Amino acid sequence: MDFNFKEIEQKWRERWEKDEVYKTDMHDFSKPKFYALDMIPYPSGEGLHVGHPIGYISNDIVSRMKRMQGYNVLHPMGFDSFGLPAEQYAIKTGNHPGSFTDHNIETFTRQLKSMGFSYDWSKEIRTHDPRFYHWTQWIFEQLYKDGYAEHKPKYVNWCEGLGTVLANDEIVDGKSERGGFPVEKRLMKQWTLNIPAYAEKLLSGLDNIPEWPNSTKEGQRNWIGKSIGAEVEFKVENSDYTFRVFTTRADTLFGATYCVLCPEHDLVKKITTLEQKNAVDEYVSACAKKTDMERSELNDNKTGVFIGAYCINPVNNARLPIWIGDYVLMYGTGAVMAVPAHDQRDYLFSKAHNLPIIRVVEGGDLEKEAYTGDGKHINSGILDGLNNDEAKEKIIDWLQKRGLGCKKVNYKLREWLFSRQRYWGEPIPVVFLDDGETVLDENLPLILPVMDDYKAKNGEPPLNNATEWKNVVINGKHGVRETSTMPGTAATAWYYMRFIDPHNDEMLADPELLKHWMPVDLYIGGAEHTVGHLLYARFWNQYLFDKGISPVNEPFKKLVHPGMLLGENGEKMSKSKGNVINPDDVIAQYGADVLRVYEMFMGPITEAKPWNTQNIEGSKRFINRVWSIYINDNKIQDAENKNLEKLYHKTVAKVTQDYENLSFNTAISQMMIFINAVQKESVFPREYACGFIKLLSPLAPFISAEIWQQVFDANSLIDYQSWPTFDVDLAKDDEIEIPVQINSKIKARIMISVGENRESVLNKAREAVGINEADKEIYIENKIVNFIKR
RNA sequence: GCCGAAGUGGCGGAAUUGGCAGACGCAAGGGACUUAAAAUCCCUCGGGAGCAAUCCCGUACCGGUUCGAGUCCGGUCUUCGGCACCA
Repeated sequence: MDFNFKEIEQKWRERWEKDEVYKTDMHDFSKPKFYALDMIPYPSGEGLHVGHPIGYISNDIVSRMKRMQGYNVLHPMGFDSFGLPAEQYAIKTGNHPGSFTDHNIETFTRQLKSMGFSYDWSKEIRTHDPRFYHWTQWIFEQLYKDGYAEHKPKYVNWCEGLGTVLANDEIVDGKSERGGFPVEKRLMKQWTLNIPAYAEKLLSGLDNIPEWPNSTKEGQRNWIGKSIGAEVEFKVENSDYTFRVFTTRADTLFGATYCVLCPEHDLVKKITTLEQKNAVDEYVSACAKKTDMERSELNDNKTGVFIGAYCINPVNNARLPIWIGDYVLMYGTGAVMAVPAHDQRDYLFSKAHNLPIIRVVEGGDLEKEAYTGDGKHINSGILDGLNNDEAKEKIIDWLQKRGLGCKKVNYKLREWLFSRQRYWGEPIPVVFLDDGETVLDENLPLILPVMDDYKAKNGEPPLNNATEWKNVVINGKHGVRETSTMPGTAATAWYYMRFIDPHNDEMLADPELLKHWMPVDLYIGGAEHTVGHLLYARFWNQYLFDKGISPVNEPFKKLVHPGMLLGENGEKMSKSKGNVINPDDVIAQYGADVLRVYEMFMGPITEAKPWNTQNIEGSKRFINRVWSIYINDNKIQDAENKNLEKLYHKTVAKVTQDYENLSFNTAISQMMIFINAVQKESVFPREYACGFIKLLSPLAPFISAEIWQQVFDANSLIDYQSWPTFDVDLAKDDEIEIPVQINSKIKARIMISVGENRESVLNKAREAVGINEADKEIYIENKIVNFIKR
């Protein structure tokens, strides 16, 4: 007989909410703490899809187990509720984006509750709530006061389609991540945060978080992009101008045949000769119009223009022509020395523009390509005969002694572009006074004004139209507010601290509580945040740690990325492909417990895997089987059953360990094995029945709560029971069957027991395979040795 | 191109430190119950040979180490994810 899961689920949802079962007492320090955090979702209009819950279910299982193991667990949820779709909706409908957002949050909340997550909803965060963004603004002000926030002209990624600037991590293949609009370089005055000042700390900090995926740490290392090399100064011929180049191959200085500046380099205007001026101007303006997409498409076709001027190679006084080319980026010094013999880009450029190639390292075939490997140096004066590393050291030393260059470390990590020309974000609490002074508005929170029209006009941010809000008198002086807002990644760079003390209006969070609850013990969310959110969060935490506000230098102890859930056809789920599964439909048909079991049983959570509606049947059968064993069959008795003893202890051991390791598919497999075995028995000892339902409860909380009440104790909740224990010895076998192999072929099988001596095992083996084989050497694997010794 | 992860039946996937490959589940086939169906229960289920006990092959491909390799080493191919002119 099936059971009415709808009734049961509703009953327990109401009970959990009414009794505040999952509310965390933050001041209870008597128990060890466990902070389990999900990356909070953006409340989109579409609602949750079945991919979201994979991470949420995993974290919920761990949270529920930890509670039963005696931890004080913080398991909160919130919404990253500022963002573009709400703003676009507002423009279209004229409604306030807040109402759209609130409506979506309601849908998300209903969906999350329907899945039985044990969140402490009293600590919910909405990043668009002024009581929250008060402190986002406050952190910005601290950064400003400490000199980490600057307002200055910068070449930025301007997206005409969205009417705003974008950060590097918001651009995919030269187009905006949202909307797919083209992006171009523009010089604009923008707010930036000096994250490069933290490059070294963010890099070395990665060594202190062993429980992060390797791929994520590597991704951040590459994004930070540390390279060690040298800066070398070149004089411009017949002038007082000099420029510096950054190189990781100072050993090839004697092979430099020209230099290239990036088109935006300051010196270009100053040293271009009259004859070349037209060609240079044309090239520079053509580059400015190119989108990132167009620039990267050019890959092998290296364009450039000679600017007419020459510079002097400091090591041999060679006269080198100066070119500009857009393959040189505004990275490092924005200028490179070109060594076509030993750098492939320079090689291609020199071929395209007929520039000379001078070999200074032996090896490779310069007819085909540049040689970048190690080798003996030639044509290099004092470096002749040395290999790459020796030559680098010697030449840098030589340059340093003459003041012509020095050792230098460079990072690819750029400043964090912190302003967006959007309405639906945190206002930046800065006022530009009429007298030219820039001051902070310390009267926080600075509330985002309600407007009649959210459309941007004349390329200015929408807030520019909020005349009343914009014009202020501060310290008796008139000024105008900053009308850009903060990027979406601002709130999520620190929200994990706010969950610890979400209603505090005096400060970001109580230091005593932060000290007890930080860091996050288990953080689950998508791998797409590797170089965006996760790096910004580490940056703000590190900054706040240095200020004594955050008690830890790394905010997330263990990090797990759920794999992508693909559609039934193996493709990415998307509306346009029509393969999206709505969790509401699955819950209506099968119930939340079955959805949870199925999503966890599909495979390892970190792997991408396709949805398969047919496979849900297996999870449904398992849940039904559990129900009928506990409720319909009459086999739970205060009695013993030796047949189940070992399996029970094994199951407790394996499930506990697997939950801890987030290996839910194998935990479920073990529980299925146990339930299948129970089904074959006529007596299900009460002790085992009680223990098993506790194991099941983090995974399938509704049915477990109901069974607990009906079968074990109507007056208590399963959530308050302690986690089952197991007997280590009983969880192990006393007797196992092992194969006897000769030349790696299995010849016989024998049974061996714990405590059996080595000679007896050998005799059995000899006997089993026959006397002729007996004098051959017999290996006993360690596993067996350990087994009989036990 | 660089970095990272992975490749096991018809399918999703198991397999502590190298030690019985394919746990568990889905699908499929057969059977029981039923007037019938659903549900449930039982059996079979990597490929090949054989009446059979049994034997041979098999974890992307090629080679190596080892008594023994899905697992370790070297090379190749493929897929996915990230970065991409970073000097």
